[in-house]
Amino acid sequence: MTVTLADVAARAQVSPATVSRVLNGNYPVAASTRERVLKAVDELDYVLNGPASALAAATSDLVGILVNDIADPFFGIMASAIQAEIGGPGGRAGGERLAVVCNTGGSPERELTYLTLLQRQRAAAVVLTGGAIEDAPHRAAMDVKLRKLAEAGTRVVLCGRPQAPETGAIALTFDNRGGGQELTEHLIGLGHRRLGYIAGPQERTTTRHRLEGHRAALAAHGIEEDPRWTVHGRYDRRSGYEATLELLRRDPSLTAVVAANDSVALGACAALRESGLRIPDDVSVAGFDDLPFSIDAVPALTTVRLPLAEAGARAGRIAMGREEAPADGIAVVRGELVVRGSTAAPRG
Amino acid sequence: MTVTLADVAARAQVSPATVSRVLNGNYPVAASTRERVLKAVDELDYVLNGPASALAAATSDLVGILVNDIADPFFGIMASAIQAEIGGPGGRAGGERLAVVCNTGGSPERELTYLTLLQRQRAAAVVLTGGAIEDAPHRAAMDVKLRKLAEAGTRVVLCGRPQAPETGAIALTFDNRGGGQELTEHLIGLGHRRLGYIAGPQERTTTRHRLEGHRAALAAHGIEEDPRWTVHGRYDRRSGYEATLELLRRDPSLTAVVAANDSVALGACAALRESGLRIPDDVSVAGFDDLPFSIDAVPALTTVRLPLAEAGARAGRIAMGREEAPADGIAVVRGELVVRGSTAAPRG
DNA sequence: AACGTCACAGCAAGCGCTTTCTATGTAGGG
DNA sequence: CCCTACATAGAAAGCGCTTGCTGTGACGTT
Repeated sequence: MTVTLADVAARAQVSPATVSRVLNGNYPVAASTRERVLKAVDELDYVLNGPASALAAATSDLVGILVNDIADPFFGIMASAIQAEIGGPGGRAGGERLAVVCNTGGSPERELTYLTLLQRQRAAAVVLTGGAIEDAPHRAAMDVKLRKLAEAGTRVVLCGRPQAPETGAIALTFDNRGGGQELTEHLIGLGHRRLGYIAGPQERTTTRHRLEGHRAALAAHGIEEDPRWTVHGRYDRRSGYEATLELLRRDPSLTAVVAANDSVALGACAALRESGLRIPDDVSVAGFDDLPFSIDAVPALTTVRLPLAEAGARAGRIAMGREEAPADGIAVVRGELVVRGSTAAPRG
Repeated sequence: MTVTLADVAARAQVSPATVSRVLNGNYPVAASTRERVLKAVDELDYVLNGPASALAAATSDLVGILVNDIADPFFGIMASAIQAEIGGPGGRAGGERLAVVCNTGGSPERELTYLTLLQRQRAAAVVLTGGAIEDAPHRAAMDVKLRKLAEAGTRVVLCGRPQAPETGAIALTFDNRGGGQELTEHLIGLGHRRLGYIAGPQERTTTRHRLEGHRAALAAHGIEEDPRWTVHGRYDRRSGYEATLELLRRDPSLTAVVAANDSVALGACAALRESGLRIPDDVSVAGFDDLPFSIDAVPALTTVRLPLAEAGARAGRIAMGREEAPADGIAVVRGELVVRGSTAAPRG
């Protein structure tokens, strides 16, 4: 029913072995033979059976990209850059690889299961993006899994995620702490002394690092932090909206709100505006990531730009073995403070 | 080196067949035996070889989701919803399936190649999202490919894409034309008579349909359209920015700008603002899709809401065979006009 | 008491491809 | 001219799993 290698071989009057070699192009095949085979392939409309060849060759051309939330441009941008480098079709940088993105939805189980699924498929490489979950058992399980993958010959790259020592994974880590610190220092420099902070979900490394940076800045300037000034939430707009209302309730005298990321910041802006406060006149707002829409907020968002696309591209190249991994298996990617209209000095 | 089914069998003192049956759980296996096998699996840390089982069973658990631009939330939201239904891990609605999203970047070749790659993997289902490319040869090639996939037992679902007759694909089509018409009618109702239109890329069905809706509205109200009022561009912010500047250059008397989608509309807003025009006082702006950030624009964007997540979920369910396909293989999904602050009556 | 029924478990034949090893034809080299 | 070398092509042994078919006891039935 379906056309197989053997059919092509028969039609081209050669052995299956020869057809395979033509298709994989690593073994010398006479030009005339090759042509005949290609013609047969074309005529029969033959499509290689992926599983069969993966089984026989003990490798596949699948490359997995794990993201926490595919609907979030933060991940979309990275995934896009990674995929562009993997080649997928079109890249034509050697063998065609099927770059696939897997959406974990931030769930530890799904993260693990996807990894198993990829392991099952004998994926050529896996790129994990975004922050990791800090839960100890999960982390241990992940480490084991990553090590296994690496041992099985799958290249593992972390993009925007802290290093996983002893797993053989290569890490491109974002300097969330440094970025957070710089951002808050900017605010302090403007004269703010009462700053609310809307953090992401508790158990994520990204959340913790950004928050640590924020606190480091406060500490460095001798500002004592009021516990009421920090609220945790999700990395989305809604969460920013609600958290801001909560912050305002707890301490209406805040002059600045620092958000875990740009989406959260947008929600914060909405909440402030609805509360009758002006930005930045009454309250300054800052985000993180510098996603495309941040410049369109009114006023435009002060934020920390993360080179998502560049980091993704690099991760992709490393995954493909087209770029050397950084020494020690880790490279720190810095963010850059981008000051725009949403932050200003507090009113006298 | 790697653990195989046979190893597990040996350890559990059963035949490989039994292990396979325990793992696939379709054939009766005594509880005690099953337990022993599971224990062995666990102890040996066995991971099924995907390619091997796909080869033997002649099907795989891969489900492909094709998107035009993964960095665009429009696709991210749909992909997310689809994936959630596919199960991926976590869904647990039967067999675990590896839902993978493939980024075509809007390129016809990549679209086709991804389809071949998925065909090669003997994917269980494929969901194509977003508008199609109208180029006739490409379309024909796609139709052939889709038909082949369907014939090979892969379920093919189109989400937000026009029907592909005779390919066996099930379509959930967005009513872009109707939405576009309603939107422009809203503007006309407000009193606008000179409306600029920033369209998407020429060759996409989405572009054409939205534009047709727009023109239908104009025609219905006897407004003759000036060819200078339409500019084509990409579906991104940048494009909206540039196109708006161009529109303004061509006819500074426009009182409204209708954009191909929300991102474009945001760019349009930026351009207008920088040109010293106020929204909606001087110029009204409207988008399409109602992506999450649209409500945060200032003023908030009037747009047409497309139930992206719902449509995606439905497509996912159909792909999994968990929901019946619509009669005739096609269902039209309507958008809903959402009026917000960016549109108002033109100044006297 | 003999036999048909079940409920399980095992055998073995592939699934379609890759790849090692071997065979063959041709071209120089001595 | 014969022999070694090289360039190709073929034969065949798997890769690890699924599954139709074939046992084999333990029961329940006449």
